Amino acid sequence: MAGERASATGDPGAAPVRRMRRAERREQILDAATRAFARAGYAATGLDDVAAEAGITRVILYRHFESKADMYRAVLDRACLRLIETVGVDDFDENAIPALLRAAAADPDGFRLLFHHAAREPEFRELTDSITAASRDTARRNLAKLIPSGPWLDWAAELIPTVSVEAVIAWLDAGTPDPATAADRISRAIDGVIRAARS
Amino acid sequence: MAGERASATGDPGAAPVRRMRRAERREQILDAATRAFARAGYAATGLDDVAAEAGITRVILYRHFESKADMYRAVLDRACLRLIETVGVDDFDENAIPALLRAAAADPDGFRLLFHHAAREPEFRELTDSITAASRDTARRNLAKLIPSGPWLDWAAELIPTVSVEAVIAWLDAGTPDPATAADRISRAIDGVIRAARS
DNA sequence: AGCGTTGTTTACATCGGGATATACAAAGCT
DNA sequence: AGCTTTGTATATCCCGATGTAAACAACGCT
Repeated sequence: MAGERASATGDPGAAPVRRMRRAERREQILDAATRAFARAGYAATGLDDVAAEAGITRVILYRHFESKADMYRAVLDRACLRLIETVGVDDFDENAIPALLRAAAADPDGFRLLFHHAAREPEFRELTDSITAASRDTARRNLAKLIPSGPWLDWAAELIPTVSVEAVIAWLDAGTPDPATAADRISRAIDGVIRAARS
Repeated sequence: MAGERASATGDPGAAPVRRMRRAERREQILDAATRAFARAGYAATGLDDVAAEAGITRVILYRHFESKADMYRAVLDRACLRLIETVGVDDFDENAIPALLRAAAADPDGFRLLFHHAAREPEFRELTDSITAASRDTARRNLAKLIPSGPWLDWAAELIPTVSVEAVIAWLDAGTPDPATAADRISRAIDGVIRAARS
């Protein structure tokens, strides 16, 4: 199946077979791996799945990555990097949500992978912890003006980043309709949660 | 570690070692398995983890369950059952949230397992699909009066059950403070999301 | 007291997937 | 043309986890 693209049979009249340079192939593998891992997470995804998704053999993967874990880290690192360079770490202002939407639209599989899988994989949580901890702390800092410290502040500080992310994912699931409208609605939804959080 | 409770050495002065009857042990295994699986999901949790959590040997597990998958299904089935018999399937009224809180407090690990792991495991999604689909449809039915059908209705119908669940889990994380207050806040948070969903 | 149940320990069979090595074929630059 | 790069195919090692088997020990009901 993977072999029929660049077959070793040398059948004439085949497609040009444009091969990739190393860096290019690496990126393509990372794309494919992101898609593959986004379906079922690290443990439940085999290297064969990744190879098939990339349209190459499993052996090639090892010419670019030391191991499965190494590859997964590379996938996660790239997804984190992309996210952070689109959305600042400490943003809680009015353009945070539009930025989040842009990031999710630019790399939907990476977005889902980070928040729906990596965040629940103890072995790799360190990679997403920086993001989640930062957003939780930012939320807490802003909420501290409105809510007395205690369990309900904890609750709100934990819930609001989660709701933001889930709202964005629901937006992806709904087919990414008009981003401006989405940003408006999500912002107001979060306002609603904040208002509810003040007793 | 497991052996020192009911040691085969027969050392005198040991604890009474109260053995369990079959059904009782099965429930205890299910409890332990729920805790173990709730940490990292199906694939990343070994039978040794489950056995250690239950304080028994791995061999005993096979006297109660055919296989790992069989055991996991039993765990998920029980968690689903408990959830459904505490929270009706089609509830969207004012006592739905209190019921959800009661269910989560009664079986926090099962609750987390269902919504944070099982829901993302393709092989077992069928078991949670009935719940998620039902709650999404219920939400959609109620929202249809307020929102014209289209992507934004889809968005809201998907988001609201998610927010409800995540709000409950955040409440668990915050140490389950006053359930009545929690119910009130969560209800108002959801109202906020609904209000935001009507353009 | 005796027998079935519950449990332990040890050893082993099995299997899938990760990881490695080698040989070979075609692409494509120089 | 020739060498390097990129890719395929195949074979194999290795390890951890699932799953099985057998012998033995103690609880607890009758």
